[in-house]
Amino acid sequence: MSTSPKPYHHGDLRAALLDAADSLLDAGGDGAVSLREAARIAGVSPTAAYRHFADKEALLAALAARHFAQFGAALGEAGLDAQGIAYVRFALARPGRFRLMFGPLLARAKAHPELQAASSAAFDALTRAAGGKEAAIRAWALVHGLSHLLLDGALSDEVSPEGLLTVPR
Amino acid sequence: MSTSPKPYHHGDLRAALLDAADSLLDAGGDGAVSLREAARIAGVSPTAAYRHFADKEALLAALAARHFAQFGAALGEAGLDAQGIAYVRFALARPGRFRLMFGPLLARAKAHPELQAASSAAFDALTRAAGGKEAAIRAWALVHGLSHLLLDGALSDEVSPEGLLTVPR
DNA sequence: TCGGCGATGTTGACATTGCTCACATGGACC
DNA sequence: GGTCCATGTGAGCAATGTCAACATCGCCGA
Repeated sequence: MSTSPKPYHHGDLRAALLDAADSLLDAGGDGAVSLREAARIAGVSPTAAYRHFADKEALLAALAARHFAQFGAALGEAGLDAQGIAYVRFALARPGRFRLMFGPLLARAKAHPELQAASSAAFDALTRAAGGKEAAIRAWALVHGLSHLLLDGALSDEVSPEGLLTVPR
Repeated sequence: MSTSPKPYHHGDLRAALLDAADSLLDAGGDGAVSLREAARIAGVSPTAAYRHFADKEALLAALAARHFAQFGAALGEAGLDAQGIAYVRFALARPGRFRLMFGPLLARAKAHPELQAASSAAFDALTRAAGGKEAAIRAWALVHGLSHLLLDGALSDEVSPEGLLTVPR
């Protein structure tokens, strides 16, 4: 009742757009995110988004950054094995987010400082958990590859992430 | 001179479209492939493509299948270490193809028998080269993850694939 | 040999998307 | 209380995927 019917100014459109994009991402994957649809969900005109993001890529970058922050925090304090399992779990539970975060966009991170910072922070957590640098990379690559292969259904279904990951002595 | 100026029927449009899509893929990556542009390159009207592919996804699937065949053949006879290095090299040399082949499309392979067959064939080659099944998966995941991380620029530039891959005793 | 039919291409159209430009609105600050 | 600037609106453009109706050709049987 009391909620004003349509305030011209939205309050926090930026966050609203990110939330909308997020739901699209989780629902339909990477390609299902559309600026216009996000605006629609946020109840705002298509062009309003451009007051907050330079273009679609910027929106996606901000979204990815947001998720990297969460991701890094979640991994943060766990041991190496636990991190690995959490990593794969995350990928399988949220394929859209995973692919956005580790997709082609990441290669263009230097154009998006937010993303750059958030992702390196997460990576540092990983590197710290593994001992040396080489070992870290190897462990990370293993887990990352496993995530991708599982996600893409390249592995027969009989494979369990835990099995593969807890053995690797 | 002698080439008829514009035969109504193209000859082998299907292959021509695949070639066109391929060049777009190599040039601009996954997202740069457009049905219309491919048709343009093939010198044909936009809708002609639909005589040969149900939709854009089908085109992409056929393309991926084609590359899987090549890929599998290339890996085919090499030893495990050599395979690993070739794998990573391929990813770095042809990011577009790699991402197409191992991207979200692969997860939808059951909708595209061609792709299904070609990819499993390639995977079998991998599995055969590594000894046991678990070892194969682990090796594959390592190499696959490394490819992705390098591609996405997630690894500091100082890392050399060969270094990571030839040591892992 | 020729006539028709199915495979292949073409035209035209529609909805959707990313993005730009010119304009409207209204809250924060003097 | 008045003004400025961040925020939002609307119309519009080019491009894309896709559909439906129509055109053209070449191969196959009468």
